[in-house]
Amino acid sequence: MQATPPQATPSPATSAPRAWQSVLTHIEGRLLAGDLAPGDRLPPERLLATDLGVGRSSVRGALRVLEVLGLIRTGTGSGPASGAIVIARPSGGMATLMRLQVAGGGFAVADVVATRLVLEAAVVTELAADEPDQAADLAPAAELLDAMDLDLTEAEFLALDAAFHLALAEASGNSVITAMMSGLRNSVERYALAGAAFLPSWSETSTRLRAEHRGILAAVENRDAPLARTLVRDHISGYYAEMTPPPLTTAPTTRN
Amino acid sequence: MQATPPQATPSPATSAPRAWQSVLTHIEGRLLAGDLAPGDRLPPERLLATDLGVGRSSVRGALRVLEVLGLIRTGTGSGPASGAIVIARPSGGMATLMRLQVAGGGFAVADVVATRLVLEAAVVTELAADEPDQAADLAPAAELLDAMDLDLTEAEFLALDAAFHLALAEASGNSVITAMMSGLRNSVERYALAGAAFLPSWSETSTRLRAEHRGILAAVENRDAPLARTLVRDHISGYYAEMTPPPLTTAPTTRN
DNA sequence: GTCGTCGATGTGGTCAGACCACAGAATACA
DNA sequence: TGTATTCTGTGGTCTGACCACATCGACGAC
Repeated sequence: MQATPPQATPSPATSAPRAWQSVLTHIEGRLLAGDLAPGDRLPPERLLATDLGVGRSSVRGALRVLEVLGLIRTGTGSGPASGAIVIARPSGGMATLMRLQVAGGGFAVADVVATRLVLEAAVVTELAADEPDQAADLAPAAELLDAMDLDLTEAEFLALDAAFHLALAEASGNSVITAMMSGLRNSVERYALAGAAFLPSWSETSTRLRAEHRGILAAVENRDAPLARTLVRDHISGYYAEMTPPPLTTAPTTRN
Repeated sequence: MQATPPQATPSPATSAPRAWQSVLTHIEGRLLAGDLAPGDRLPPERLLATDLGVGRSSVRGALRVLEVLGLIRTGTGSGPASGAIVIARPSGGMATLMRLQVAGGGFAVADVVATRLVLEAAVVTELAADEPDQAADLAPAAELLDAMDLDLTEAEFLALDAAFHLALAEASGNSVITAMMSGLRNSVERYALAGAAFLPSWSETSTRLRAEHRGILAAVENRDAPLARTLVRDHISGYYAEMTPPPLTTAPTTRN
């Protein structure tokens, strides 16, 4: 039915006129044009395939990419939850990207930690700089701190720890930084967890972390940006410095 | 051959035991174990499919994801450049993710610019803090500035502009920040280009930008971190402020 | 009339097989 | 010896067929 030799894809711009990329371009164009927005449903795969003149497998390839990148969510069956639905949730995609890049050596763990430091400092600076009358909502973060006071396993504690930092990022209102923080934290989660086993005393460390969290939140609430920055830096770099000995095997070989 | 009813995938950990995800997990495991490193070639798709007990289409799905995320590069034909080769280049994946998230409304353009500001400031701070005797290599960035002195179209100028900022990030040595900067810049490139057409005077603006670049580089070379930070902030926010009127239609609807 | 059951329908998920294009290697031939 | 041809192995794509699943609607029991 469709182009066997001529390959009618109208976008051989760069170098690889692959079928699934043309589907991706098409959907991106519809997003850009506002024709597709979060909450909308994409056409069924089979319809999209015939409409665009490609095979269903190519459409599926594009949808899979969109799914991994957090752009859509797919569901089987029928009804409102079925089909491919635009969601535009970057966190998952960012986490996958970073996790795999760390696994593949594209990102050194030390760089991930350093970047987290930069972003985290920016977040608390931003939060502390807010006008008090229109302050960001720090309640979710505070609630997480309360939850961390309970008796928890290391994994549970670290999960809440991550959620706390993420809550701060969310409160700052920058979706890009929030997604990045989520991905960064996620990508080194296994290292944080593996390193926890090598700490001299988990109870001491967790007590210290709890206090540091309280301190950071208090500094933000008191609009003391420099203090908040300092505390955040010490908090993060301190934890990773304490547990670095065992893992952290970086492999910055960037051959082709 | 493989499991029709029992679905022998050994990793139904979370919620979605999809075939291509199991392939992805398998490859991620091999990366983590050091069994696969940049430069290595993955097994052929057909072999991988039979080995893992899934269809070739599922293998292809995983490989496509890895390709989009910048983990592998695929090539047809035979010879050393064929097959799927691990490369671990995060820039492309980051750019795709951010571009699509901006298109889908997951990222507001303003947040992208704000994040770029944060990272760019961190980069120059880091560069300025280096010990003079082991200073980062700023030569590539300087060369780009020389190239920008020529008579260029707006698109050419902006491309070199992006390359200059990227060169700074690379000089800082943080691969994560470099990839993020690349992606951020890339995702708003169309806005930067579209906005350039609305500037009162391109020649004036480009002259100013050139001077600002020189200033930033000089501040870094003089180890004046505060100055470099200030200049970078003014440089970026100034440009976007000057051209914001027309585009920048954010759509922060985060339903579903 | 109401409610439960059970098929019809439409969706994504997967598999299998068949081609094609491509690039290098092996072979045949001049 | 050198060139042309064929072979082989790779990813890229299409097609068709299933399956699992979730909803909807018709039908019959009560």
